[in-house]
Amino acid sequence: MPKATFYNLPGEKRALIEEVAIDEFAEHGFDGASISAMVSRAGIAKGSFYQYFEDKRDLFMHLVDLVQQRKLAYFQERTPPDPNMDIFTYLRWMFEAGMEFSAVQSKLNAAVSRVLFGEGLYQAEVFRERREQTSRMFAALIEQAIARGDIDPRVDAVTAAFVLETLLNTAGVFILNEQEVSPSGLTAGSIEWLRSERSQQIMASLLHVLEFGLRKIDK
Amino acid sequence: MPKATFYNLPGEKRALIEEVAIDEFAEHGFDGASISAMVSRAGIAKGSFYQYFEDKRDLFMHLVDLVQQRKLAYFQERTPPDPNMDIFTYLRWMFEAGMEFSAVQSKLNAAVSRVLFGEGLYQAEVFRERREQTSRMFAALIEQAIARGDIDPRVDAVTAAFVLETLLNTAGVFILNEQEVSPSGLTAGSIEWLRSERSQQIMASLLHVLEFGLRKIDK
Amino acid sequence: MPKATFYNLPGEKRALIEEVAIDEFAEHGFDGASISAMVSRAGIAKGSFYQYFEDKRDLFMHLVDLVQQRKLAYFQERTPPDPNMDIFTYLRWMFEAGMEFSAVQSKLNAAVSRVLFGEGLYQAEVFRERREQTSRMFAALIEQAIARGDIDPRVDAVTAAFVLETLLNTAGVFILNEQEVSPSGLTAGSIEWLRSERSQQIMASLLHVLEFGLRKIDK
Amino acid sequence: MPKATFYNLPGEKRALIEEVAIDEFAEHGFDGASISAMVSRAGIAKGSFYQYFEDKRDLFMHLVDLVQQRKLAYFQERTPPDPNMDIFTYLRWMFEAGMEFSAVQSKLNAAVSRVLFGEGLYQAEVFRERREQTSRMFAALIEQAIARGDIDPRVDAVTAAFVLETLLNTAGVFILNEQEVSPSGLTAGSIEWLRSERSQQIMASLLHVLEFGLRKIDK
DNA sequence: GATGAATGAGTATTCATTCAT
DNA sequence: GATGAATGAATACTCATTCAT
Repeated sequence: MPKATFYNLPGEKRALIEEVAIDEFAEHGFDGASISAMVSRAGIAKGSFYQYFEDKRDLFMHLVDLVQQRKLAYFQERTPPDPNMDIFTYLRWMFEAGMEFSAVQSKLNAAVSRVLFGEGLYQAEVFRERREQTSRMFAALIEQAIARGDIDPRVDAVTAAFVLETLLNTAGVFILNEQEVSPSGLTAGSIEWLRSERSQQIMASLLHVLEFGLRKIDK
Repeated sequence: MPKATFYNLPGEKRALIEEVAIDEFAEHGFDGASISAMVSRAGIAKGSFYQYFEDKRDLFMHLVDLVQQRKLAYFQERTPPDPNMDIFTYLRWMFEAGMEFSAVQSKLNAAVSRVLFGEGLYQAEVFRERREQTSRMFAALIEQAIARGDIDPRVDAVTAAFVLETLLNTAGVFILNEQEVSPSGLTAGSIEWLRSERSQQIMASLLHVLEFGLRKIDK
Repeated sequence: MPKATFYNLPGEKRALIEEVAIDEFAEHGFDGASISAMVSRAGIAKGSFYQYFEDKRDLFMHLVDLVQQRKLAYFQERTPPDPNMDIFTYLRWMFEAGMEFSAVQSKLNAAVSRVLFGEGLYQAEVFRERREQTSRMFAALIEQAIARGDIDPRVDAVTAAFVLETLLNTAGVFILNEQEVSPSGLTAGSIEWLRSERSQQIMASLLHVLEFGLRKIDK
Repeated sequence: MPKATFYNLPGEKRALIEEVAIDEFAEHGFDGASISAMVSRAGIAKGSFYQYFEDKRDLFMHLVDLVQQRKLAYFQERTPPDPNMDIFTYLRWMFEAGMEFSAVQSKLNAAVSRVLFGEGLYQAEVFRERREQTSRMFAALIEQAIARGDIDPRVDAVTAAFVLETLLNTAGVFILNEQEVSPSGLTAGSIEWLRSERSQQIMASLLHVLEFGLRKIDK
């Protein structure tokens, strides 16, 4: 967790440091990210960095918090779904919001995901707890839907939660990658693409599979 | 591609070097992996490393090849499925083989996946093609199953292929992680765990979701 | 150009670093010069080197500047020649000052010349301009002397400038080498030797050849 | 001196090795030249190199011998000057031959000069003897010319020899550099340039200065 | 609280040379 | 006589972190 000095900084400066860190981690991963590069790009002294953060990991963990906060804020500022709605309607709402967040905050998302999945998935340690927290949240969602009669009671809640989490986490990159990429990358126009017909078709298909599976049902 | 020198090495030495490299990449990722650490653990001279490999990337690419070869071998040595079988029976066979491979070769798997998925740096360049090749393979599988009448023709083939690939890739780690881990990691006894009741339940649930979805169907 | 950090160093430390660098480049040339050797001899940390200089080339360029500054200072602190003097008197003054500079700053001179002349690698790029600047200066001197009637108008100014520059550049080493060298090199007593009769004779002969050529003129 | 094994090599292979070495030393100097690069370009085994030569220096010294031999051969295959000719006529002949040699064998010349002047002039050691040998040859030439009454007896023979040697050695590069260089360097067309009017004018001016000096003589 | 110089272990890679085959 | 694998010290340069000002 960043030190008090960091939070005492003028908001503008704090934002600049965060932005620079996002770029660096997104581009070079955790090990590859250079503190020297960050301080020089942010225009702060090398020593100041250690007055704001314990070390590199501390800064990174702050980005993890950031992504969580912003994602939450993003979800909350959308018209909240009817609490009595069907779980699949809720999932659609969630997928859509998640995709948009991935598109809008793609750098921050990349910075965190890249490390959490790449360097964390197998190595667990610190990030394990945070991941398990998310998993439990999904499991609770599933169990609730089973109780409500939306979801087939024969499916294992933990497994279903895993499927949900995994697809939600990767779908953003998948959909974005389906876009015809310009050589400069896909930063621009992602939101437009997300609202395109093909994009909507993918999302619908994804949710359909989740709801009804792949099996063709004979009438 | 490793140099001829490497292939001329006595099998034992070659295996040692590979093993050491697998450990190093699995633990530290691509950027974090240290050649110095590897040569010292393998007991070879620093200079010798460069007699065997062009550079770090060359060694890593060799591991990518290794995982591919071994996975293929692993699949081929199992009793091949009946070519006329239902796609879902085939998928079960595939998931089981994939899980076992992940369990048996967990370090190698981790070493490669973590870089390929996490440190996307190379993904764009060299690895992209390899990934797209796999994706096309899955898409073809789906289309075939649609043609046979196994899969609902309304699902988008590309999207379904993505779901398949993603779950196949991550399920191994998921199942392994569900095991109560010893502090030393999950290297030992993974196969036994995989054959445990809980493990089989997870796999069955996963395939059930894939086949019928989450939705409870009222009779 | 060295970084500000270098110029902020206490003069003593700065001088030590320069001295060590001069020795290293003089002895091993540009490619052969070892940064490790320099920092260890100067008693500074390897990392500090890069706090002072951009890289090896940056340090070397600083030595080039040094030689230029010191040579200029050396010339300026001598009683300046009468501006109306004959070009040949002026040349004698210049040769003498040049020889003395070579003797006093022989190591620095060697360090820079050896790279500039020998390892033409950089000559083409950065150093070329510096050299051409000197050549133009000599050509202007010649043209002026032609205009004044001192120099035979039939001689090509560019060619004459080349002869002047070349001899001025090499005469120092030549004269110093004519001294009976002690095994330890010629650092000590060079100035005394320069004032010796033999040394003066060589210099006089050199200037005579420049002025009247080798040809014996029959009366 | 190369070992017997080198001289036992088929002439073609020997020539290839020499050619590759010339390129390497010309391009990278002595310290910068890489034996690995040379053997790989020449297509011989690393070990074979050490069966042909003692070490890097040994190979380089062979190039020094080569340049000497070829220069000698070059001079000898030209119509030899009348033994009774005036020294200045002789010098013209010598300059012309020297320039042509520099142009034709520019790579070999560069390879050797670069090291001998750059790394050798100040460091002396091995090359010293070879240089002194040349100097003595020039001194003898001068003394002979003084005896014949061609050269002014007041000039110091050693000094005059130095002037001669220096100008002869550097004039080649000077003249070649006066050519408008193409970006690819001046390898092509050097001989044509050498026969151009401007080139001849430079050479004539150089010899004029050597013979009559710079001083304008009033009639 | 801010600074930025100092540090030395760390990096990937290349080197000339040896020597067993 | 030819080979090319083995070696380990060498290279220039970067790193995260400390600490005196």
